[in-house]
Amino acid sequence: MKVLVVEDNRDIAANIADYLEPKGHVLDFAANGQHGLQLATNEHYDVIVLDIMLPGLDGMTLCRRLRTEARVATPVLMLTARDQLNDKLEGFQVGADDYLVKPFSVKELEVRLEALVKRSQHQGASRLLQVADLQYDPDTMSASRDGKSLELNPIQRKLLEALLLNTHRVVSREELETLIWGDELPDNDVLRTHIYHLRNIVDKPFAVKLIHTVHGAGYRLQND
Amino acid sequence: MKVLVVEDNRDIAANIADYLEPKGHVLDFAANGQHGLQLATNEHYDVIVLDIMLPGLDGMTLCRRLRTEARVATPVLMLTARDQLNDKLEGFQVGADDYLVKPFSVKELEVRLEALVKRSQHQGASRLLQVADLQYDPDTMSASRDGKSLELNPIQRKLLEALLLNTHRVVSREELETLIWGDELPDNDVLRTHIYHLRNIVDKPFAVKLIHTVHGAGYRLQND
DNA sequence: GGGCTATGTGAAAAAATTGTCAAACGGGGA
DNA sequence: TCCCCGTTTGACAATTTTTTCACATAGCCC
Repeated sequence: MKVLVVEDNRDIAANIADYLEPKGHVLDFAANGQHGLQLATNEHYDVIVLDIMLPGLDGMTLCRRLRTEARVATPVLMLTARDQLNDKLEGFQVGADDYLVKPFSVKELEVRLEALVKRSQHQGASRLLQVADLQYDPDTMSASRDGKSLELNPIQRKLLEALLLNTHRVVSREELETLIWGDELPDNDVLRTHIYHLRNIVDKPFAVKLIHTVHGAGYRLQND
Repeated sequence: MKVLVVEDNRDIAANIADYLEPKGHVLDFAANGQHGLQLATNEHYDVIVLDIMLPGLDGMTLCRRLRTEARVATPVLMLTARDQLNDKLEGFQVGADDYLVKPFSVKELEVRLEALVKRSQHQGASRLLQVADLQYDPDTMSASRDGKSLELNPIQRKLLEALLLNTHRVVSREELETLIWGDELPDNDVLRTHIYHLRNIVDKPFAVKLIHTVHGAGYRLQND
């Protein structure tokens, strides 16, 4: 994870560096707003840690200019002192994505940074999907039914995800095939085999079947 | 968006409020499970944020009672500490719709809440075709009459859809035939048989006939 | 009503689709 | 390298859909 830290307090900056760098993260530092803005616009970072109180250009303004002028969408986590709590409100209107009140634990900082990065990379990824007692979490790629976790391989996960995203709707074979193989569709009908395997995992061990085939059309996930 | 936050930790609650309220969302708070359950059942919310660890009535139980006893379907997002990850699975069996591990970024919370609300509102937003007590949903390709679902094969579905799209109007045989077979019309009059089968499913088991023959012209769907 | 054509009925054959499964393939990791 | 795992192949079975065809019935025109 590549992080830009804009912080004038050397102790805090060192603190962050000592904790994050050994973990394999790459950090750049700026001790004032001007430098921060310059780095943020010219380099690429996964996430930016931004103190509100800065000499010269303050964090709030920096963030606003980053978003409106430089059009940089890198997630920003703001650091704010407890007595600047009102600033928080303004911070979010300005385009910050999260904030932390000083003093904070570096451990918590790391967790939040990772959450921000994951989310920005994962842009538009869906949240937890479920139908009846069947559920699939695209983030952890783990599926379960009736509390028992299901072991799925990549294709099965894609299938299940597609079906869950279209719960109750009929998903055609073509849709499923392009989803899995893109443009180069397999000449023979492999999909059938995969649906078969998926059913063995998702439906067979349970009383109620959720994957229904709509003859001549495709498949549908439904709980009747 | 109207949100109920059930959370006993004042800091976290304040965090959420500070971020969401300026954005125009309306929040209610409950600091314990009892209060939360009471609000959730008596008021209307778009979504509920529910901590798992709560004094008195815990989040898991609250959620279960909400779903099973109060029959409230409002989407629920659960907050769980990292060391309670196992609880997640249990949480979903209990009827939660998403979860977030603490500490989390408020921005991410907002994104997820909006996704949940959108999803729950989107429910049943399909364009349903219907005449009298007969209805057909092109998305799920499922038909029903008088609440009883009808089993249709591809051709029957196409026929019914065409008739429903032209309710009260007469649809000629040619129209129906090109709809099903395209340009290569069958030499013999198969359509008759298909209409016959369709009637057996759609009309025969019911008192009122909806599919009418217009001699020399075609067929018409009507409720007289 | 009589003759004619259009439409309804239904079983049975034909065709298409889908389910099932064992075995072969192949790429990445131990 | 070899093995493991996910994936694909291909054959066959089971199921469902579609068509064929023969006959019955109903409506229209004279």
